[in-house]
Amino acid sequence: MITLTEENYIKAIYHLGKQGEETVNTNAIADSLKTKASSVTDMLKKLSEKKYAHYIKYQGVILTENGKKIAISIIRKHRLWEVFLVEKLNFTWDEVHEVAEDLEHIQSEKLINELDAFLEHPTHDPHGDPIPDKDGNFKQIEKILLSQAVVNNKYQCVGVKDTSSSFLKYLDANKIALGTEVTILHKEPFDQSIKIELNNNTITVSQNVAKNLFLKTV
Amino acid sequence: MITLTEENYIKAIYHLGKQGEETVNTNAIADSLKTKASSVTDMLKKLSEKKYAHYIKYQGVILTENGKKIAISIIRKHRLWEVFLVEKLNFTWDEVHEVAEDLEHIQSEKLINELDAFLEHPTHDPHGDPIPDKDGNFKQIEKILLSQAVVNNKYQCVGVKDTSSSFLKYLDANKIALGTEVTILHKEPFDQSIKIELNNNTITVSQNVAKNLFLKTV
DNA sequence: ATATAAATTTAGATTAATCTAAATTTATTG
DNA sequence: CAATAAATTTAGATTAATCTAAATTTATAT
Ligand SMILES: [Mn+2]
Ligand SMILES: [Mn+2]
Ligand SMILES: [Mn+2]
Ligand SMILES: [Mn+2]
Repeated sequence: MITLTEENYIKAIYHLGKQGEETVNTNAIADSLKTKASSVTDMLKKLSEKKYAHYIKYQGVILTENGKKIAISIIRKHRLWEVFLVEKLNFTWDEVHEVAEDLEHIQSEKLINELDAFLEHPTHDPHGDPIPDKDGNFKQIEKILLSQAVVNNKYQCVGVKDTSSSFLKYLDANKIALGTEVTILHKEPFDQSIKIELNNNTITVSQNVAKNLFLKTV
Repeated sequence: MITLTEENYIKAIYHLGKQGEETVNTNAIADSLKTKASSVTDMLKKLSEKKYAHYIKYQGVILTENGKKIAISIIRKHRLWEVFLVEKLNFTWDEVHEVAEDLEHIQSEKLINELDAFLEHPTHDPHGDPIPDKDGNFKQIEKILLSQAVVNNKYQCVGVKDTSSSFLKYLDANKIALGTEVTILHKEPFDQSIKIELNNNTITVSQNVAKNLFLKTV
């Protein structure tokens, strides 16, 4: 039996280690889960014991194949619930995260597969992140950060890196949504701010914004 | 902060004590939650401490007004999720209970009220039990057990007392669903079995069945 | 290469929930 | 109404998850 806490650690290790590819440090996990390094050490021993991860003292941790599968299944649930909340229950994209954080731990194969069908097998969640299918398969669409975009080129918004409520509300206020098309007008060398055109309007966004908005070429 | 375990105890006390009206014994709770009496005693002290219940050593426990409110809110969530699973996700009425047992603990006012609206404010769950509204109000429809029905009278099935999978599957197999009309043909004094007519068919059901099927006069 | 800093682990407690076995209280019954 | 039975509580452990403070290991920087 896997506990809710173990699931949260596994998911954190997966995300911090670039989809489970890289080794992750104790402190990184502690920061991410808002817990203490000593608590993390205890849990890493347990995850290792249970064969969810390979852990070497002082060297870091990486998920096993099984651990990766579990992580992907939790992420699938998290993102499907987010779609449900936005599409069916009138949640905004900045409201879904906390609730999905709990819903992702509900254990029922049938529940999640029926939810997937009910939502008509969505491929991306409200933040543009891909949703793994029943077998754990998914592909990242190729995307770049606005900060890496080229002047005069045209792009489409396809995702956010920061999913904090404040950033998402900023985007809402500036009418930047997934699917919105943007043209790069000017990149200011002084402060890395970027002038863009969208919805027949011209706005300037800070470097901070530019580093958290994903685009694809169109 | 209320824990999942506290919520399960509060719900059990509510149900065992006729909607929180009567005092409940330690052993009854232990049986209902499949735990030991000594564990129950510990939790009753805690619930009392937290003002969710009045507990007197050796005398039993009863919910406070606040405890009752919490119980009703959990039951509301449980039943709304059951409706969702059956109406939207193709669950059968014998499959919903365990999942709802977990979903009922998800904490989000918005989630449950939007779910309620999405389901168009259902008044009863798949087993015929009433769903409390946002303010905790609900009314039991007047219903009797099939075992108390009168020969020659006509009734409509409106609920089940036993919600076990085996009983619900028995009802399915015999085409007895909520809404089905039944006429009482004969009550056998020897074994309390009852001959009934439904769907233009005549069947005989055992006392055990008769004591777990709710009817209303039509 | 040695000292200092940073990261990590260990030691020892704490809290929630559970259990078994023993002690106590309440109920039943001859 | 005593004595036996049943119900309940207490005592003492255990497991999961967490914490603080101390010890240890690894990294960095003269
Ligand atoms: Mn979570
Ligand atoms: Mn998301
Ligand atoms: Mn429950
Ligand atoms: Mn029900």
